[in-house]
Amino acid sequence: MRTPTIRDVAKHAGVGVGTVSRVLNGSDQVREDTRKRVLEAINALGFSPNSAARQLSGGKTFTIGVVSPFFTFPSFVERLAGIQDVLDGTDYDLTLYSIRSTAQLRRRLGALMLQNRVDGLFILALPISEDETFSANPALPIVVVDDTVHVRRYPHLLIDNVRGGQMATEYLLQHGHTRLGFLGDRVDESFGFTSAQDRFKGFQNTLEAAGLPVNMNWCQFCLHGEDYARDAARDILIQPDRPTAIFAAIDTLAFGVLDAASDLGLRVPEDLAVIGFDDIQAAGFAKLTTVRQHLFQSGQRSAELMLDWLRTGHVPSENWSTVMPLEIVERSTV
Amino acid sequence: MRTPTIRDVAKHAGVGVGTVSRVLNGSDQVREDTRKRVLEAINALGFSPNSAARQLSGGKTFTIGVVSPFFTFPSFVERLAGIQDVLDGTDYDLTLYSIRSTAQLRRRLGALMLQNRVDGLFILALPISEDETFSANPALPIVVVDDTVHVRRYPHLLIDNVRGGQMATEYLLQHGHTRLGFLGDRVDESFGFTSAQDRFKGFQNTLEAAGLPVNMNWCQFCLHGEDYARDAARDILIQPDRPTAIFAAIDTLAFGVLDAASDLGLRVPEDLAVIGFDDIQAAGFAKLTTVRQHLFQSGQRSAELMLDWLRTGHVPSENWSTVMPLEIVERSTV
DNA sequence: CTGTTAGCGCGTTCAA
DNA sequence: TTGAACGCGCTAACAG
Repeated sequence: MRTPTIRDVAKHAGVGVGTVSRVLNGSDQVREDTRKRVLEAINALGFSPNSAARQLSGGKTFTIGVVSPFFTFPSFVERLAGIQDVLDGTDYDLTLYSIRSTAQLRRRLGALMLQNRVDGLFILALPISEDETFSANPALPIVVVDDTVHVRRYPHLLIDNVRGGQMATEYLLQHGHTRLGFLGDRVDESFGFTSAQDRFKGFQNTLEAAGLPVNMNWCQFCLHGEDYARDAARDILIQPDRPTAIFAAIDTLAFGVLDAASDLGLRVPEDLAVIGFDDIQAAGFAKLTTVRQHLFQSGQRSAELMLDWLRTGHVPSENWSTVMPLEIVERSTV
Repeated sequence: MRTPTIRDVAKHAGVGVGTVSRVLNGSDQVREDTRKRVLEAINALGFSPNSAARQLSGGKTFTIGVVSPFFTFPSFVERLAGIQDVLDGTDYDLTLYSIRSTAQLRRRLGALMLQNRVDGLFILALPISEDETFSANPALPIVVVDDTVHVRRYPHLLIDNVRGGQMATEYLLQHGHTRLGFLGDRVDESFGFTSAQDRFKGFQNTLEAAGLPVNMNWCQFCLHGEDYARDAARDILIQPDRPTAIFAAIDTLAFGVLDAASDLGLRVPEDLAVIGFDDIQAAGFAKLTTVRQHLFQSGQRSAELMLDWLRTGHVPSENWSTVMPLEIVERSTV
């Protein structure tokens, strides 16, 4: 037996399909007893409106997409959780689009903009060409999180990476360190991430402001991953003339630094201080001192922006460009 | 200007809509030059088929849902990544349904079974009533991962938790420990997780087989979360008569044990050995010795089962019930 | 090989 | 207040 359609319900209730539709969509233009009769028919038949048909005639899909690289990176997951958290209370489904290359990004976006698969899109930390997306479909709501390129047309949330780099560096200086190293990531360049670069800039600025030299032998940019970080950190630390503190631009890299320190028999923080960036959950496990960015909250905020846009039908003017706060979390590696 | 439809393309190319549909769907029943003409029209107009319409007429949604609790838990994320990894090469989208309570689970599944929003469903570690789902829609492909209830109607992947508990315990015994503690989780009971219980069973069995007593003062079941685990572990460890090793049934709990040990000035593994379960990525960071279950791979395998089902149209008979392997990962906490 | 036509299930007129 | 009819954009079946 086929799954029942609105027509079956209408027949069963002895009314027209229009009436059933009205009941379904909560119109008040239906007499109470008619409504009841329809509701009963719906129940009796176990009817549930077909989503595709609804989409087709209504023009809405009730799904929102998240376009994100490396969605398994803790920082992305935590943001995703924030998004999910607020969408959970709505009718919107969340669909994941994982991106591995800029070519894939372009293809994906191109298709998504036109196919009407989603009512809106979150774009996480990816270099979109907003002119392209906008001209492809100016009506599609997009919220950009952690923009790697400067975005003008879409509301977006971001952090001040340079400032974050400063904070970490200043914290190290305050703790008496003057010999500072840096470890950043060099993700598959194509994505053009600049966050590590910016944090490094903050690092440099602060040292210079303090009249300290930036020793490039103590600075490395490695591939993303704990093992790479461990090797890179090792290279820094085996030098006879080594730094007493390292700022790792990402928590996962900081773990690599901790590994290397342990490999070399260096005590943390006595022999080597380490500060990370992000404050992912694992940072708590490892008692890593780090710069916290509020990942979960940024997910929530961006979802609220999206819902606003979807509800009102026009892009939110408030919080157009939100800079999320940063703060030092003191644990035991500095 | 409206987004172009298949009809516009047909007109532009001077052919019928049927022909356009055929080239869209890669039928070989089209002369080469006609195909080329259509393709050109498609390009010229920037046409892309509307997904809802395609769903409605074709009866397929090209999206697969993942129904999962706590999707931010590392173990779920890693499995999800495995699923995503194989789906990425296909036309299927992945939609996330996060579940917080059994009531929500029932509602969600009820709707999902009927609304035709998805072509298939992964159900992760959730106690479904397969009679209900099956009678609601016997045709919907479902793959169950980590079933908490015994599943008969659907293909499923699981691990042998009792065996895993044995392995961990034996490993501890082999390393000379005879005073063993246990820490498991007691998740919001409603979900009826039994994995910690089963691992505990393995723990008990092994001790008994070795002629060792199970000291219940050394065994605790706490809420899920590092902080709870830390407190629980502390309670175990402050006893004058404390165990020399603890088996934590989940890696995240093991981190709590490590915290507690560190709080109490106990050296690991000299004063206290700790072994976890899962081998999530953070376990590497923390150098936690643990029982590895292949989370990513189990995601991949389940996705392959799903695709098989979707492609052939009938439930896969091979690997109907797959027991994933377990292994000890030796690091430095035992 | 290709054009035409009939649904797919629902929302939305437009009359009644 | 309600029923009937049309259209959303596409696929599939059927002629030609």
